[in-house]
Amino acid sequence: MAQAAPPKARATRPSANATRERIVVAALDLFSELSFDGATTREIAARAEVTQPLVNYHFSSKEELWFAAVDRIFAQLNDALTGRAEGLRGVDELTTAKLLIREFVYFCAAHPQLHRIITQECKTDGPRMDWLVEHHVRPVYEQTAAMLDGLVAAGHLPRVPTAHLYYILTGAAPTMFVLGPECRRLTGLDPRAPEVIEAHADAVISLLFGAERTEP
Amino acid sequence: MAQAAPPKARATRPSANATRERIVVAALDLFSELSFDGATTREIAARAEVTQPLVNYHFSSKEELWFAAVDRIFAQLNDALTGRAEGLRGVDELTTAKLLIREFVYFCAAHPQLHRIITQECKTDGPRMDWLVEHHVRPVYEQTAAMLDGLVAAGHLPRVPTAHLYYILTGAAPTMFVLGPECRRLTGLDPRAPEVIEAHADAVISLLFGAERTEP
DNA sequence: GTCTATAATTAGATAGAC
DNA sequence: GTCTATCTAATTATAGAC
Repeated sequence: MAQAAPPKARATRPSANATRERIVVAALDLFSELSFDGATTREIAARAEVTQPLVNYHFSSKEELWFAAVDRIFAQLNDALTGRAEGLRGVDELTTAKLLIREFVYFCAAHPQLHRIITQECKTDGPRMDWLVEHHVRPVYEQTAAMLDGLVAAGHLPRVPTAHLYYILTGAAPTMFVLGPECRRLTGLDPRAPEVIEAHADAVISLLFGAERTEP
Repeated sequence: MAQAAPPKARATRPSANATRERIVVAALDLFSELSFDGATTREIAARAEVTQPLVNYHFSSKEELWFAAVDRIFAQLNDALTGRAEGLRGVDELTTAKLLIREFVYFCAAHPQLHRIITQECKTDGPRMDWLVEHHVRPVYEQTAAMLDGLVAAGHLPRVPTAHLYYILTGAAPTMFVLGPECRRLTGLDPRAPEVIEAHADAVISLLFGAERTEP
């Protein structure tokens, strides 16, 4: 294996990294809204305020750009969850779980792209799905499943198989935000409002871990 | 308003209705997999085993075909739920709710197109979204919200605002099936298998209405 | 009703100037 | 690095034969 070359002074223009970053951000929005095939590199370029061939300069193909966009959203998810978990060392299992689930609801509200892009790829179930699961979803699943198993064993959650708990949480947390336009028309609530996000986190936690119910 | 013309004997060929139906079925699958823009009339035609211009003969535009496909999936949903409800006259409120939610989980498993097509349209939030909500989603929402309100008032569900309960149910029920390809890779469970569907209905009902939890 | 042929548009990617 | 110009392929919809 050749040694890595020492970093050259000014190998790239100072604008290059910023441009690349703007393209990835635009791509994440458009891929999640329109799916891989539906998003066009022209529109991604326009949103990043560059010309379309520049996308092909920075990313060898549309697919490479998609990989970069997915890497970015999962890096953000992991930052949010591990950042929260590190602030909770020594806190008991149930409280930790509730706060992590709350953090997950906040993340789903702020970044509906995450759930959208997974849904997009599941529809067609091609080779991008293999990459997505093995590179990004499986680590999240294994950590979450371990947490859920502990909660069931401790009696904090009903005796429901882990996979079902995972998909109930994965559905219950983001759906209000993913279906935001429907929610606004149907209920009058705006799922972008902080108090609605807070109320949704409360709701998910109440249903999972139980809350007082009125007597009939 | 002119009177409707009496139905003519053999105004259309006997094959026409069957062809139209095959096109709508193919369109529903492809629109839900690929979204409105992503699905091509050529592919819809190929799946229905007709040529592409015949799609434009039966439906004046791609959008008319989309309306017909959405009408079809909501008609199936309403058939399934009202059919189940009619078999439950006189049954108590809690049992009725559990059986209707079970029926909804079965429907989500058999027809992941429903949740997919709503998700598709929410992403772009255009005029098709207006039509979808006002023609089809609102009636379902109002009936469901009334049921959920009754369950909260009777103490069968925690005191959580209706809109949040609706989106928790709307997320928890179909997500395992909508993310089927991910679920198979991640958990080894096939969400098309009847016993997995049954277990998911059990899981959703346990979490909503409570079930025994082990003591720590 | 259903077909073949085609018009008009738009996509991703490449060539080459600066 | 970033641009303009362009190639090839694929899209919806229409024209017109049968």
